[in-house]
Amino acid sequence: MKYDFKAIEKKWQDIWDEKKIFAASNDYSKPKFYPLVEFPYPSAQGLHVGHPRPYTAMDIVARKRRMQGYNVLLPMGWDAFGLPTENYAIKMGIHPAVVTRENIEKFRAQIKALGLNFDWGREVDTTDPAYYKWTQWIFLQLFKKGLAYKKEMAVNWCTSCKVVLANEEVVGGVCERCSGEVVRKVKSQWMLGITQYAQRLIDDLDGVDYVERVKTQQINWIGRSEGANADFGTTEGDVITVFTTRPDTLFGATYMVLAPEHPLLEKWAGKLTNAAEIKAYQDAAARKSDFERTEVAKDKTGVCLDGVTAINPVTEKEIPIYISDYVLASYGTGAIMAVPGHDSRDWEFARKFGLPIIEVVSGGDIEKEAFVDIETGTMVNSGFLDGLSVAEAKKQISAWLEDNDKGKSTVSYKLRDWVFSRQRYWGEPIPIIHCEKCGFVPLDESELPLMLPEVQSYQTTDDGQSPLSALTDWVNVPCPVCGAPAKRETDTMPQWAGSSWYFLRYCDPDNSDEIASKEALEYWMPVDWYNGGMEHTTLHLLYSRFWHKFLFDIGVVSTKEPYSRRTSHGMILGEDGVKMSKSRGNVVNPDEVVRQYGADTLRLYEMFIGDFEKAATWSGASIRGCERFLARVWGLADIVSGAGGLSPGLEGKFHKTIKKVTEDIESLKFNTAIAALMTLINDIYEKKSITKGELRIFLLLLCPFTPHIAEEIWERMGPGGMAALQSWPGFDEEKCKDDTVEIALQISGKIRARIDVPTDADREAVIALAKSAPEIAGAIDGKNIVKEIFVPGKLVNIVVS
RNA sequence: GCCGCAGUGGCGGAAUUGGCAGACGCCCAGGACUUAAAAUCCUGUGAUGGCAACAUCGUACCGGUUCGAUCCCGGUUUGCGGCACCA
Repeated sequence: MKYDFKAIEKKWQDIWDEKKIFAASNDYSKPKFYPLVEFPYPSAQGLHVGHPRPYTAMDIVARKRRMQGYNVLLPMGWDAFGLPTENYAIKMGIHPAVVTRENIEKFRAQIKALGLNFDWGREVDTTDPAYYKWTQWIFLQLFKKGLAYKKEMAVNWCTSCKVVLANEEVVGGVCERCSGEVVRKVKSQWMLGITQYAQRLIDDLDGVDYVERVKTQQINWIGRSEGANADFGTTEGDVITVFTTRPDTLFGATYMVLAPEHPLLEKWAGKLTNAAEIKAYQDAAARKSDFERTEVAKDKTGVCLDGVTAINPVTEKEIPIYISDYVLASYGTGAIMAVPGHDSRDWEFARKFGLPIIEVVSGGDIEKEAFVDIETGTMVNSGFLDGLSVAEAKKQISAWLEDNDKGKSTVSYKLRDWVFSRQRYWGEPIPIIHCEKCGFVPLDESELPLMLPEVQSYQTTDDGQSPLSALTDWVNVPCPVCGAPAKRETDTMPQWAGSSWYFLRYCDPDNSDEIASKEALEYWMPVDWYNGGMEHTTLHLLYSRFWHKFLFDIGVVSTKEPYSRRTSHGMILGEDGVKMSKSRGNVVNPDEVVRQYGADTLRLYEMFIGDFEKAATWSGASIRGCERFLARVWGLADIVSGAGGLSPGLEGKFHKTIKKVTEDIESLKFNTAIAALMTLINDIYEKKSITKGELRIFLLLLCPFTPHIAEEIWERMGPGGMAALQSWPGFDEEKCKDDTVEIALQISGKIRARIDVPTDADREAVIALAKSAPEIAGAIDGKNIVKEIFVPGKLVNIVVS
């Protein structure tokens, strides 16, 4: 009988669909398991082979857990607002909603063709008004709690297209589309106060099971640092507050540096005799991104303020003030005290501008480089701090600053508030009305969803406003409070909005009265296992944790954290070893692989390709190994003999394989689980027969990985029911052990021989056996034995001198 | 530049609380089957030397700790992800 994967896969996909085999049950008495994959952005290109990797992985986990008796919710949806669809719409003149609908259809069909067991009854779409009603609702709650506010922020502005650009659309400082000049334009933007949750976002990582690199990256991104604010006087009487992590070096502060955007510069405009030079520098800085500005490799630049100087609060000496683009307005207070002796950026800057470098911590050579060690140095040239350690000096100077009312200890975070406005069409409208008299007025909740209106053009207006601002009928409304003429907010939300809470909606996707019912949230949340790409660690993952914490605070959800466990998959690279992209022409389309080899082979290959957590290179040739394996699986039906259970020759191997597959699935080691199944099938073929009982177990182990072929053979061999709904096979720990084990015999760390010893033999017995082995006996004869090392089941090492 | 991760045969990868490096698969070579080819099956396959048993070397590079290092420490280097309006 030929293995006709096309017919088999179609047959089972139809059965799963029609019978809704994988729909989560609303029986809240059963133990639940809620695994989650990141819902895709439905792009026009369709799926590429990178998508199925995490999907198949969680599908395998879900199928296995279902067989272990859990009520499983494995949902899928669409993160469908966003820039590429909007740009496509502008180019083709098609409504983004139409494009989105088509793309979703395509994605859904492709995903179904892979035999993934998503619960299609719970699909969500962030662009559906029934969904974004609740995205808007959450925004209103944030606004009411003061966590959404407006602030002047810079946006990228293409001077030629006259359009606001995303950072991604700015390539090398020019517009990606027209190569026109890009400048930073200041605009009033909605912001979300994620920084107020900074400490909790760090602290609560202790209570969740995230892979270490994700935790570390989030902690570093939030970037907590302890230090002090210090107030420097100026000859103008104004105070410049700086944040420093090294208040101990205050005596060594020989100049100050302000960010080019610092507000005091405008105030002092009249006093500065080199105003033109300053203006030119500010303009140049405005064209650079923060990323370009902080690159240390480049030469330090800056301008000294002529006409205003600062006063070091502890030495009371006058020191010059510079502006330089290596100081960012967005971090700390936008101003620093420069201590060139003990900060390498300040050191470079001081060298270039011929500024004095004073040593205040001894231990290095400040003629050669800044001395930044905080463990070993001793304070010098620092008045009352002299002779102290850095740590002690920090304490004393902080106390001095507070006592003299010149600053205080403080904590600063690198995390910045979230810029939440987009001057774009294809996003959720922000449900706020601006009234001259009443300020920003939230739309009444009864008016949600605030529908995204139809427009003529999806392009940003000539003055950088959202396309919605052209709709005067829509924009001009009476103020809900005082009735005076007022205007709607015309910016839309970023794509991150809809994806910050979608996992809640899956719990109860059709609810029109709430985000989801209390009972559904109580039962399903938190997500038990969320797998996604490392590239989402610092934005989506952090944003959604922030929203969830906010929803916890206002009593909508009852868990502090949305996800119990977070794992991360590696990317699938093209055959040339680099990221797949249309421009490189190395994209592999899963449809073609499915057509040629079948979904089961694709699934198996994607899981076998390598370490799930690392990037892997696609290989058209290697798929053949998985194809051969499935052909051998299909062939098992031909060598069935005997109905019974495990045969003597294979019993131990079956127990070991069950154990290996059971454990490896939970620890994301799909590749070695498959290798174990391959080893087992090799053993079966060597024996040339398999009992019905053995085949049954083999199929159950295989079922999560390659469900179609497993179901088909299961059905043909006739035990009845579906493989996917059987119980997961168990194993006996005792039967996983062999009677004897091969150990290595070493002399002073060099392997000299290998022998078999009883698995349960003790140290003395094994060492005696080792010494009697001819290679060892000869080597230790007449030598002085210094040490005997025994590692059970591994080796004996006899150290001689 | 900053933060995070990684570097193992011709290739994808396995093995780490420090204990036999290279499981499993691909490619390749030889053999079986076939008129022949494909498919399939069997055998071999890190490098060097040797008829062989075997020996020596070998986990990016340099150094350290240890009876023993792919694993721990210090340094270097290369590649990948992120850097806040791509998703």
